[in-house]
Amino acid sequence: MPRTTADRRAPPAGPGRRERNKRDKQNRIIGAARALFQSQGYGQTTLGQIAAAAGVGTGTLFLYASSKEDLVVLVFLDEMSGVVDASFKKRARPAAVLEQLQSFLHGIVAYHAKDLELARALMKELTFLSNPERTRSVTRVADAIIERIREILEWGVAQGEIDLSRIDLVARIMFSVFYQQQLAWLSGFLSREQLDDNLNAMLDHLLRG
Amino acid sequence: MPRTTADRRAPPAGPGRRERNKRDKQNRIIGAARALFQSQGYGQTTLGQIAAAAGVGTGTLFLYASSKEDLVVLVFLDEMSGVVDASFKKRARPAAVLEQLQSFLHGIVAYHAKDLELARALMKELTFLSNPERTRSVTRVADAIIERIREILEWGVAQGEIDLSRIDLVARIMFSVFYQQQLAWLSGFLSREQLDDNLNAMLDHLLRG
DNA sequence: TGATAAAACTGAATCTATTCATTTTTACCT
DNA sequence: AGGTAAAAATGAATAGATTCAGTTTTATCA
Repeated sequence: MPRTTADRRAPPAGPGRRERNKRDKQNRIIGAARALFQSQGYGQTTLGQIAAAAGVGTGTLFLYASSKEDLVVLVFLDEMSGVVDASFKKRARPAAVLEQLQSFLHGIVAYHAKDLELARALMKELTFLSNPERTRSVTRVADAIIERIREILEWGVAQGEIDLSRIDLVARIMFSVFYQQQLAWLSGFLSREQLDDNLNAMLDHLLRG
Repeated sequence: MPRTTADRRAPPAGPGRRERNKRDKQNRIIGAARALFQSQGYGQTTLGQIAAAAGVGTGTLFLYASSKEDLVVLVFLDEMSGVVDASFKKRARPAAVLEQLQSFLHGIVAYHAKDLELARALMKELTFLSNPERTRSVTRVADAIIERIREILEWGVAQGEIDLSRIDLVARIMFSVFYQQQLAWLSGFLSREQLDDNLNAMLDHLLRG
């Protein structure tokens, strides 16, 4: 059915064709990359495969991510945010502050444990960002974790369970400890059990103020 | 002067020709890599250049390091140990425990600050080791830092300046904090000033037990 | 001393991420 | 509608790390 003059509508208020195409393409790229990373492993997946699966040229990938590593962040950072939220909601409750913290953080660790190679690649790039444009997004996730820790601590103080004066500072220290211990685990310096033990001991000490 | 039968000595007790050659070659490789990394930058230096400068084939490099990243560790890990020792010796003294800790850790930061690109490459590979054979060496450096922190803390306790029950645990927490904050700085999430401020506040809090 | 096997070495070939000159698509204007 | 310039997309070309089949060196032993 050919379009006639009568078909003309008001200029579409929404995103134009160009922007829509870009989003579609980005979604295809992210979807293809996620599927391949998860089914074949990060290292085994080539950009050529991702481009083919997404139906774009290889060069096109670089319009959306600055490198293969950056692509991992593009693909999984949103998911990370979801994991943080979910793990916070699902944390052990009612329970002592220490148990809540452990439960929350272990939820994050459990997510990474499902695919260690991918977790390594993701954390590696999160830690050593190659694309400065991603800084804000990464900071947001880190801040979200710190904020969740802070909420748990405040709850403990309100319950009279613990007595901390500088909650913000303690929350940031706890995040540092969590982050570094998680890296040590992902890099093979610690077993999962050692990670749990260390975190347990360190958080417990920090709670005693 | 041609070698005669009379020249024959007892079988050399020391390393044989094979081992000596290997060491020579490794020294040449390490020297060439260090020189090029420092003069041109890590990213600009190719393995071809290193091999040429060391007078070996490119394939030979992979008999000594498992990758370009691993080569950085091979080249600079020894130096790191020296830096830790030197920084410990040169630390502010006599001074309060907090100042000694700051002085010690800032010495390490100052070393990295001399060449940020190299520091990034080194810390990236230390954190996400690709060559498992290097695990022991890396652990040794980390343990050395923790041990130095512990010594300073013990000195403080002996002086009656601080009152910490679990010194080992606190030392490990401090290392975690230091490590993570240093990564955040190297990755551009923190300025040098923020790094200093954060470390100062966190260490101070940890000292108050 | 010569023969033999193991170890070390080599650099050309391979494999992929990344770049870039060219082409295609889109938005905008008359 | 047609013309134009900017934006997006493309994939062949490039570059550089890594591999590997073949060569050289070293140690060992008859």
